[in-house]
Amino acid sequence: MANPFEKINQEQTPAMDDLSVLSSSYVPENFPHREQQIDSMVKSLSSIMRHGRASNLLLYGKSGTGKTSISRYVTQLLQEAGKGSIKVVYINCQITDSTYSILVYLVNSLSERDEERIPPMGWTLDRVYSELITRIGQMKKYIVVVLDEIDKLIEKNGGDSLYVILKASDDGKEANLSIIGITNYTSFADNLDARVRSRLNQESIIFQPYNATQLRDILKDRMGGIVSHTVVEDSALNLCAAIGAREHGDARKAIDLLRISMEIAIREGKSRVGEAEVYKARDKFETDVIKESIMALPLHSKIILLSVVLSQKFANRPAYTGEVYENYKRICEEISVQNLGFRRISEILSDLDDIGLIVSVTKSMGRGGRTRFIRVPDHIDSIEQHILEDEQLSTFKGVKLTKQEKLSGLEDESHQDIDDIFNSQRSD
DNA sequence: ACTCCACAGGAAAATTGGGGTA
DNA sequence: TACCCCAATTTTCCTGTGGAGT
Repeated sequence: MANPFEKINQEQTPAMDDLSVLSSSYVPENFPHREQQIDSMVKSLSSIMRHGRASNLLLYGKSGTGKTSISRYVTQLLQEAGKGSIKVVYINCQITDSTYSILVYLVNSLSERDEERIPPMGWTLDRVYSELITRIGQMKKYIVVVLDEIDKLIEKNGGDSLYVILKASDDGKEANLSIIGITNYTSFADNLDARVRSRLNQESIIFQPYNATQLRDILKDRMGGIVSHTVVEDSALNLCAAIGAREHGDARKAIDLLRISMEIAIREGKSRVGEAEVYKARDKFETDVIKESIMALPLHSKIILLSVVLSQKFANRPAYTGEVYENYKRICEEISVQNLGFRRISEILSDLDDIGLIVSVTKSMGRGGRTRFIRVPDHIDSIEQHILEDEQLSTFKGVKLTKQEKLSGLEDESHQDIDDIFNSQRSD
């Protein structure tokens, strides 16, 4: 029996396409329209090579403006030039987002051997901290810590983490550590504690959004590295650039679109990528983003989202918190899961709103009370599908739903004005 | 002006669970 | 094994609030 994977492999071989240059993890060699930023970074970091201490750097710019790629690129060059005397530690603060986890991560990055690694939990913060100081002292290298999405740290615990890390850079015996912070928000430094700000914000570099022309240059540059039999029409390339430019000058989006368009063309056996493929790619992109964010959700968030979907469908209007909670409890009962309290549900609904999976508006109906009206903006059915793909929800067959028939002050038919509120919200 | 609904959201207590230590 | 420490997650308790009804 032929291996079905082999078959797929053979089917694709004639194309001989290698699109890895367009993948999100690829760090290119050329950064069109970013010469100035690279130059500033190199200048700032070059004092390390003269055995001095580099100033801490802050990189500002919207997503997809090259901050992460360029800092990876520059620090890699630095590491090579340092010939083993420089250690670069890259931390994504969205994932590693507490003082504790960052310190543990740092300590483990400075471990040469596995047995030196410390457990991700259990130690006291003090113990991890002094361990870090010891390691910094022992390490005869200059350490550069890149904190990507550094704003997430402030969001969570108001800058304490940053203070601790900065303190570690001073407490380390030779103080041979500097920090590169990366953030999406220009106002990031304003919210900082003064003692943290002065030390962190020693030098800042701004990454302006790319415009459509610049994005086109970037795409062309990347295309140069592609071995492909697929021809990308200029109009398609321009469209990718234009969509990226509309999204606050997002190069990542433009590149992703180009890659997906090419993948679509290849799969459909076409030799040219035109505007139609780009539009298809944009749709796929959107649904993929939704799917991924749903799959990453914890169980109870999924159940709540399911409850929102079902409540909304059942009542044929946006659902409100009380209803969602009632139906959520029923779903939990159905699948034999202990339900969470009301307060927590309220919080999870806010989270879902932040992610963008639901849209909610708080509205007061006078005596009818004040509540959030919640709606799943798009693709309701596919969202429901994705939720039900969860293993723990596989036993879910459906439940008897409830809806509040008459919310005092709100007739069932008068949800028209609520729709209006949603519509005006979305145009913000 | 005052009431009162049905929540929102802050603060603090309680629970959970990994990991260390005696 | 029993027990302590700690961080993270949830619950409990609470005060606050927009605006229709009175």
